[in-house]
Amino acid sequence: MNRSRVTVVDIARAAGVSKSTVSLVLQASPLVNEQTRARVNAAIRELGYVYNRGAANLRQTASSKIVGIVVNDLTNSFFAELAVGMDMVMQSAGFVQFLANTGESLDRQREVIASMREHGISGLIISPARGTEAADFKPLTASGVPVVVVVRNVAGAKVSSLLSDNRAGAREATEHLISLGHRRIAFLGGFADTAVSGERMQGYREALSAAGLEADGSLVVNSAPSRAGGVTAIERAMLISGRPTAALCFNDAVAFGVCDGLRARGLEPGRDFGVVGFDDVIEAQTAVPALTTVSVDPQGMGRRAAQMLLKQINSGRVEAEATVASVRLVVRQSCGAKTTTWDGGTSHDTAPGDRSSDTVGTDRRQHDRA
Amino acid sequence: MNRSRVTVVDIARAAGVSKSTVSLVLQASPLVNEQTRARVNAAIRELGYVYNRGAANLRQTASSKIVGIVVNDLTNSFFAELAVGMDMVMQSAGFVQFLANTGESLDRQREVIASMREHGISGLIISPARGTEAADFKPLTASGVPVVVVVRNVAGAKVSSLLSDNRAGAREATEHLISLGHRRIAFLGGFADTAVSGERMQGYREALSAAGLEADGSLVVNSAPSRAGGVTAIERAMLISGRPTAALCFNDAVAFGVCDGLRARGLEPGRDFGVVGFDDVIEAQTAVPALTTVSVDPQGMGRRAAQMLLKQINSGRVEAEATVASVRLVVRQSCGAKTTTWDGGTSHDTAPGDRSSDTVGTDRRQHDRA
DNA sequence: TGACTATTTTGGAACGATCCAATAAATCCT
DNA sequence: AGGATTTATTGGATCGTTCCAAAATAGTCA
Repeated sequence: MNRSRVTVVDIARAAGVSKSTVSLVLQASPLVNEQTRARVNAAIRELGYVYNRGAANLRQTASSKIVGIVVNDLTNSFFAELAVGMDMVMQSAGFVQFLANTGESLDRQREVIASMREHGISGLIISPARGTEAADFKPLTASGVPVVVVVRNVAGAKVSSLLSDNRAGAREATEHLISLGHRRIAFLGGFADTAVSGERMQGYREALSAAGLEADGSLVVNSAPSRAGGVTAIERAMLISGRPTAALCFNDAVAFGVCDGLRARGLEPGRDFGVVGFDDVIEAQTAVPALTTVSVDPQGMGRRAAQMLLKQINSGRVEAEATVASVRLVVRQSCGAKTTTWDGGTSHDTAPGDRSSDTVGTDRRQHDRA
Repeated sequence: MNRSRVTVVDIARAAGVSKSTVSLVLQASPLVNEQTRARVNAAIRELGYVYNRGAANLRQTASSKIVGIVVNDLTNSFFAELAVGMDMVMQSAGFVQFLANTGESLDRQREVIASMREHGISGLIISPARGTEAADFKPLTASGVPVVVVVRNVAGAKVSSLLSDNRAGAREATEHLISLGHRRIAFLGGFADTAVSGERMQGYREALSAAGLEADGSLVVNSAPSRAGGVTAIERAMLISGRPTAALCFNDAVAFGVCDGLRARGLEPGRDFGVVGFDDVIEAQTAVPALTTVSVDPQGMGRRAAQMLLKQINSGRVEAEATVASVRLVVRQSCGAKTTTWDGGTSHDTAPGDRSSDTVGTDRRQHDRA
C-alpha cells in the first residue's frame, strides 16, 4: 500500500517545474511567481507530500527545529508543569521536543543526551540529575549546542541557568511562621546533599537565627522529596523531644505528605500544625486546607527557560546567562494564618488565571563570559 | 571554536580505512576484522565523532528510532505516569520520543502530528483530544506509520488501541459502595460527551439498576476532570435534595477534589461520605484517607502501549489490535469500608513496589482486521 | 604453484532537500 | 529594436550515511 515516499522531484514533475522551484515554494520564498506557487502547492496537496526535515537538516547551515528536554521526575507535578510550560512556547515557535525522564539516574541521563545529540537537537533544557558534573555538558557546548540548566545548578558548567531564589523564599516562609508565633519550626523533606535543599535550608536557618531561635538542625528531617517522603518525615519529626509546631517543607509534594501524616495522627494541618510548602503546584490552590507555599510558578519557569533557549538558538551565540527568578510567599490556609472567612485565600493569593510569567516579579540577572 | 562536523570520512582518513568500513564498524557488523575495528573505534573516540542519524535515515529502508507521544494533559498525574511508563520502555529500546501536550486542542494536535511526521517518527502513541476523528490518523497510517491509541478510543479508526475496562471498573466500584450500605450514590466529574466518561457512567448505572436503585441521573454532576472540578462537583452535589452519601468519581484527580470539598464543609471523607476514585495514581496510596479507587495502573498501561507500538514497528506489519485491559478495585479508606487497624489499606491493596504491568490481571484481547 | 574458498575492504551510487551560479523570460528605457 | 534591468527558473554539487557489487587479501588444498 505504501509506495515509496513522495519527494520534491515528484512534485516538480507533477507541477511541471524544477525541484529547485519546489524548494523555493516550500520555503515561502518571494522569488517565485504566484501562479507557479499555486500550481506547486496544488501538486503538494494532490500527492500528499510530506516535508522531510531529516534531509533538509543535512545541509550544515540548517537548524533542526528540535530541542531536547530532560527532567528527573515527571510524576512530580512540579516537573510536569515545568515541561508543559516549555512545551507551550516550543510548540508556538515551531519546535518539537524530545522529552526524557531520568529518574535521577546519571546513566540514563548520559544515554538520552547522547541519543538526542545523534538526532541533532539544536538546544537542550535540562534539570540535571543529582551528581551531574560540568563535564557532562562539555561535548554538547563544544559543538555549539546551547544548554539551559533549570531548577538545579551545576557548578562550573559554562551554560545558561534559570534557578529560583530558594534561600530568599525559604527565609520569607520561615519568617512568616515565626510571625505567627511558632518557635519550634521543622524543615522537612529533601536530601541534604542537593543544592536546592541546601539553599532552602540555609534560608530557613537564616530566619531562625535572625529571630534568635536555635538553628542547630535538630528539627531538620530529610526524606525523599515526594508525598510519601513527607509522610515519613512528619512521623519522624513528631518523635523528636520538643516537638515542632510548624514546618517548612522542601516542596509541595512533601507538604501534602506532611498534611496526610498529620491527619493520620488526628492533627489538622493549619489549625494544629503550621505547614508551608515550596513550588506552588496547581493543587496547592485547591487542596484543603489550601497550601501556603513559596511560589516559583513552575509553568512560568518552563516558559522562561524555553524562551532563553530559543533566544540562544536564534542568535547563534552561546553566551551563558545566569538568571535567578525571585519567588514570593503565597499565604493560604495550611500555615494557620488568620484568614478572612471567604476561603479563597488571602489578598496575597493569586487569582486562578494569574499564573503567567510576570508573577515572578523582578529578577536579578547576571551575565557571564561565554 | 566549532569547526565543521566530524564525519565518517574523517574517521576513515584517521584510521586509514574507507568510509564503508567505518560504517560497518558503526553497525557492529561481524564482517570487519577485530584490529581494524579497534583502530576505527579509537579514531571515533579521538575525534569526538557523533553519529548523524538524520543522514542515516535518508535511506528509505532505515527506521528513525523516534516515536511520537501525544497526550492531552500532562499536569494530570495519570498522563504523567502514562508518559513515564512509555518513556521507560522506549528508552530501553533505544528509541527517543517526541512528547507533546495538546491541552485538548485539536488544532495543536493536528500541528504536532504534522510536525512529528515531518521529522520522521516511526510510530505514534496518542491519547486523542476530545473530538478527534478517524480521518486525523489517515495520512499517518496510509504512509505505514503504526499508531496506538490509548485511554480514549476513536470510533472507526483502523489503528491499535489500548483501553481500560471502564464499564466493569465503574460497576465494581459502585457495587462496592452499595455493599457498604449506600443508597444515594453520586457520579461526580468528567464531561458527559467523552467516551471514557460515558463508559464509566454506564457501569455506574448498571450497578445501580442491578441493585434496584434509581439510576435516573439525578445524582450525576459533570465538571472538569481535575481536582478543581472535583471541588465544584461535590459542592453542587450537596445542593441536590436528597443528598448523596457516597460518590464514584470520574478519576482520582476529581476524587481528591471531592475530598477537599468535603473537608471544606466539615465532612470527613471515608467517615462521613464514601469516595471512590478511578485510575490509581501514585498519590492515591499515600493520601489521607488513602483513596479507594479503580486501578488502571497508568505506568503499566504506558509500558504496554509502548510495547504494542514497538512490536508493530519491528514487525513492519500494521495490523490493528484492540486490547482492553482489565481493571480492579483497590479498597482503601476513602470509601469508608471497615478496614483493620493497621492503616496501610486492606489486603486488596498493592504493595508499594507492586505496580508492574502484571497487576493488570488477565485481559480480553480481540483482534481486528488490518 | 595455481585454483578455489573465505575473509575483509572499498568505490560509488543512492537518499531528499538546499543553495549557488547561471540561464531564461519578462519588463523597461531611451 | 536593442541593450540594460528586473523577475523567475533551473541544473548540478553538496550534506553524512548506507549498501551493493566488486575487488583485494588471506587461507586452504591438491
